[in-house]
Amino acid sequence: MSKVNIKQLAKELNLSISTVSRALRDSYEISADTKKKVFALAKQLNYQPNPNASGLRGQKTKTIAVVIPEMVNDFFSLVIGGIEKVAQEQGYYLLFYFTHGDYDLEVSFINTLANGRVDGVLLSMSRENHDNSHLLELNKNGIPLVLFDRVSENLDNVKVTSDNYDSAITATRHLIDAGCKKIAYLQVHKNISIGKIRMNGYLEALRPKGQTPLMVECSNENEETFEIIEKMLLNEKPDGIFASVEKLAVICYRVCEKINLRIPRDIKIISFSNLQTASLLNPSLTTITQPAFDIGETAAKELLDIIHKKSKSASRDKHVILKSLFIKRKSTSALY
Amino acid sequence: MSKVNIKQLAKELNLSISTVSRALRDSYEISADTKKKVFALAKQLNYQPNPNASGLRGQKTKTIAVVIPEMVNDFFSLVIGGIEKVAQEQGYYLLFYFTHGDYDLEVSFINTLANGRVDGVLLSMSRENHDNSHLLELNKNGIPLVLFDRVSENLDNVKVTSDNYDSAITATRHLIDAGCKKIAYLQVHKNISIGKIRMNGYLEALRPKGQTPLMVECSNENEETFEIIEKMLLNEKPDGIFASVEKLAVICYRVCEKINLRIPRDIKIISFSNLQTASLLNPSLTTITQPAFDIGETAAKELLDIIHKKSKSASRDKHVILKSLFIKRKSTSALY
DNA sequence: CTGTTAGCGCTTTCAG
DNA sequence: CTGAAAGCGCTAACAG
Repeated sequence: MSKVNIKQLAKELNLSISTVSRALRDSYEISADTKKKVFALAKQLNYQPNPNASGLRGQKTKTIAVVIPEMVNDFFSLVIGGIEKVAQEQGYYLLFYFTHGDYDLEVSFINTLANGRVDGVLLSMSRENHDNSHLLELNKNGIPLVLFDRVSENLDNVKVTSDNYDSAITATRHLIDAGCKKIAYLQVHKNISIGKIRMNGYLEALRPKGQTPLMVECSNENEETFEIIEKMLLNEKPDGIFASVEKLAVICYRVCEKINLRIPRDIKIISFSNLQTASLLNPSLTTITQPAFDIGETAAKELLDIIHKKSKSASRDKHVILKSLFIKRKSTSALY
Repeated sequence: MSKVNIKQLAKELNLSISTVSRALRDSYEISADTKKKVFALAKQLNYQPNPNASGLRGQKTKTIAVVIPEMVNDFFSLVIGGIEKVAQEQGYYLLFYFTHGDYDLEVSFINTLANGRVDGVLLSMSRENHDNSHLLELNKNGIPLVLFDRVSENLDNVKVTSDNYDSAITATRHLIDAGCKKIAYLQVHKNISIGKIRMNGYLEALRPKGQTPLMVECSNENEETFEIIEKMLLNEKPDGIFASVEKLAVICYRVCEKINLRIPRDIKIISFSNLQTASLLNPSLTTITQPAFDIGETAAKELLDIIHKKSKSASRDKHVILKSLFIKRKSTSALY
């Protein structure tokens, strides 16, 4: 147990504690000579300031909380990559909280954060447009909050998302332009707002063409979803599929395989996707890919801007929308 | 700015600070009545103890550091899932550090942790069997450390890995038993110990059969790897492939597609794999899957055991080896 | 340029 | 059963 603190440095150097403290912070009122000596000893003894002490004293922890539904998820791991890049650059630590989509857990995490554990919070909501009082409380406590991906428009905070509505329109039009006359929309979680926004894009693109929408509500269980899709394909015989999440596209692909529908000849599929899992499949699959890394990077930058008071109160309520990528694959081999 | 602290609670209740503190910690020397009043007000005002203050005072932060090479990686996200489960259960916070495989960054992170920021550290090394003095320093400072996945045998710490050697033997024997006469081993990073251990398993399985090993060193660049494998398949004409990481199997599969090798008829492929990305591919692909979640869970439990002093010094140097799963897929449709 | 001192919020002796 | 007071390590007035 050899933790070294300022006091020991001071004693060893015959200086006062405050002089050492100032020297370490490179204060202008300390002589170059003293600084050099202090730095040398600090390095030699591997002095590390106690973060609890400075946090307690200065109300700054150089830590931000990242609250997300889950980790085992391509989208969120990419987002974290972006967050981490910014954090690293600016010397911030990252404290992670996983809500598993549990609203109560989110509330309890956020409450926990109300008292100086972190300098700011990045949050992807577990449940949108529900009771947001825990977040209002956070705002009241002066802890900056930036929302990303799963956001609520009711909150006066910075929000970062991708262009779900526009890209759903693009995706649907792509199928229409490719000659599809009957396009099915595969969805899960129809109650989360991203799902709704994407669905609205799909509906909007369909309307002027006079096509009747074909909404397919899938399940969380792969087997069940497999059956739902199989039944739908056999009964409705759509010639286009728009999958709102990648997993549905993958399952749909398997169903096509089973009932001998050739992609893209008999049926065309387009899908939202994060990593290119779906693109590993055999037929060419066109995907709408969210700029996950960018979302993380942007959200983190916005948060740190607020923390550093670079942005005035005026810009605390804004919605940054990042463009998705439309990736059309001719052949999967093109991957390499 | 309405952060509420013990002092305010005390004033409001006409009690002393210490009484409130004790009540909150449910001390036996406080009357039930007082406790009730304190709890009620604390809840009403959403009192959250300041973690810096208690950390500073009690030398306990209820936080553990997780230091890993990267996040955008199926294996590590699964590991984190396991870590998080245990942390959640025991009320611990998780501070994440990503080294990107950069040894110097690892050193600087670890040094940073030497001073009371966390109660313990979980680490997957960025570089094994190199200079471990930063880790020894951590041990000296009394901060518990548990290594997982990428570990160094030279350190007297708890280590958690999967059975890379044994499962590489199993995998290779599987190909041999399936009639393969010439088995190629695809690898990257031949200098990291896991790669070496797996390779040794491959060599060991081959030896008694008198087969000559065929080592193929791949690249970090997919395109380059594609060409290396293509050339190798054409020149050497192996009838079995053992891919030491999943990505190589996927690329190999693409090469086979290009040069019209049918799997598993013309050539059999087995691969280490974490998520079942490879299994989304068309032919049946047999995989060796690491128990990633278990690794995280086990490592976290071991760490918390040490933190809670449940385990005596005797057990501080042990190596827990978890069994991998051998998954033989007949058909990918079996997924659903 | 350097030292003295107060205090961040909490826990924990020690004293009633 | 409750209160007073010290101190965890650090920073920032204030004072020279």
